[in-house]
Amino acid sequence: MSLAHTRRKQPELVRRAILDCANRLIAERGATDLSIQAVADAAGVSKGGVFHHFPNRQALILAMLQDLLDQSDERVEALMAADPVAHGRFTRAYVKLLRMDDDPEQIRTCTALMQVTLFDPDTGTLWTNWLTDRLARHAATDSDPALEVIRLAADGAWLAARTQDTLPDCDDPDLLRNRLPALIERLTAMTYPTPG
Amino acid sequence: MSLAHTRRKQPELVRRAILDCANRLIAERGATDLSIQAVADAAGVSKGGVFHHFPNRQALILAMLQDLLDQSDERVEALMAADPVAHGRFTRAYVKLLRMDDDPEQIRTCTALMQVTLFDPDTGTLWTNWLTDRLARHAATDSDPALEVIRLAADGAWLAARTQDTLPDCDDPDLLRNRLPALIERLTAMTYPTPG
DNA sequence: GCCAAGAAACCGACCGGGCGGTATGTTTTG
DNA sequence: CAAAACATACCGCCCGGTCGGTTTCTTGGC
Repeated sequence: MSLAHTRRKQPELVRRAILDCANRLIAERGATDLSIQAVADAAGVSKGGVFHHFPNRQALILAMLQDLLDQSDERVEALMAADPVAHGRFTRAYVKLLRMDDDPEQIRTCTALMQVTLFDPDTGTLWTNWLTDRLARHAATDSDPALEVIRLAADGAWLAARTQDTLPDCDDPDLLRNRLPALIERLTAMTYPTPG
Repeated sequence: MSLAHTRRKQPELVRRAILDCANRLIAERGATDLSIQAVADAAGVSKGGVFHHFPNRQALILAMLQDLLDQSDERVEALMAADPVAHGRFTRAYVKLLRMDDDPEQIRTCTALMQVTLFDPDTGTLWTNWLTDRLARHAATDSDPALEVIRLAADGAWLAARTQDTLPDCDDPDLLRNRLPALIERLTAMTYPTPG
């Protein structure tokens, strides 16, 4: 706003609004149901306006995923910087990452993007490359096969929890969704070389 | 066929053909893209014919999932019956289950159904109930928290492998997809009380 | 054994609507 | 005044679902 006098309209603000609204929408009904018209309505622009910022539907979705990966990167970097122990440093950050700042909307958005990834090579490539790059970067501290099992367990816990939170509210304490914080603690503890 | 003389036409055969074709179709492009017309064409019936056997699209998808769960049940029962060790018996069967008889089509079908489960309470309930029922049934042998981590790791491995096999063919031996058999061995070995 | 009758199985045309995408016009901005 | 930033109207397509008709089978009375 303060710098807006030297810019065009606020195209980048509109672009952000589109992305944010699209994120909200796919968090509710999944990414495969996302329609451009719905995004346009939610963002207060016309359908043509959306297509002005994103050449097609696929580009919009890829942009959303890229956003998510960038945010994840920041989170991981911050978590790793605050971790004094070398061994398993990245794995611990990765495990903690699945809490997504406990923001339900961000969690569902991530779920929605995973939904399209399961059958779309483009998003799949983006996602896979992100992880393999980081694994290669932190090979010195996180290449232990036991750590891989822990990361996979984190993925599995995430998947199970996400499957469960579509269910009608049930507060069964045995339900994995409700045990997730404890499970994160358990997995984190398993990453240390000589666990206490 | 032998008993067919006392039955109507072959409605149950048509029903099976519809289910099989639908399974093939969702294995290719995902369950969210499934159209009734495509199913009808593939099964050699009309659209009305499909709607005669299934009241709506959702019912068809639920029937496919129920089919998958029934098959999984048989597999698990067989695997458990052949396992002499009590502790972790169900968990071992569960881990082996994710190979899906190494049938790529069945694997993709399962992936497609998971895709809808992420945002649909009906299928989510079906899936969750299946697992919780079996966990309750085998609580005596498989309630160890360490075994839960293993099952979750199996889920995570499955998810990762599924994400990767949309990728254009790459035979990178580091890719989890190509290490899945070894990983299954590793997880299986971890289920025994005093691992060798 | 036969035949009417009714139910089940299935076909095919149709409907309203929403979809992704385009093409063109209008406003805003540098 | 040119180009960017939008709005508006429109196109063709396909979707899930409905409905009435036609064929095929089962049943039951005689």
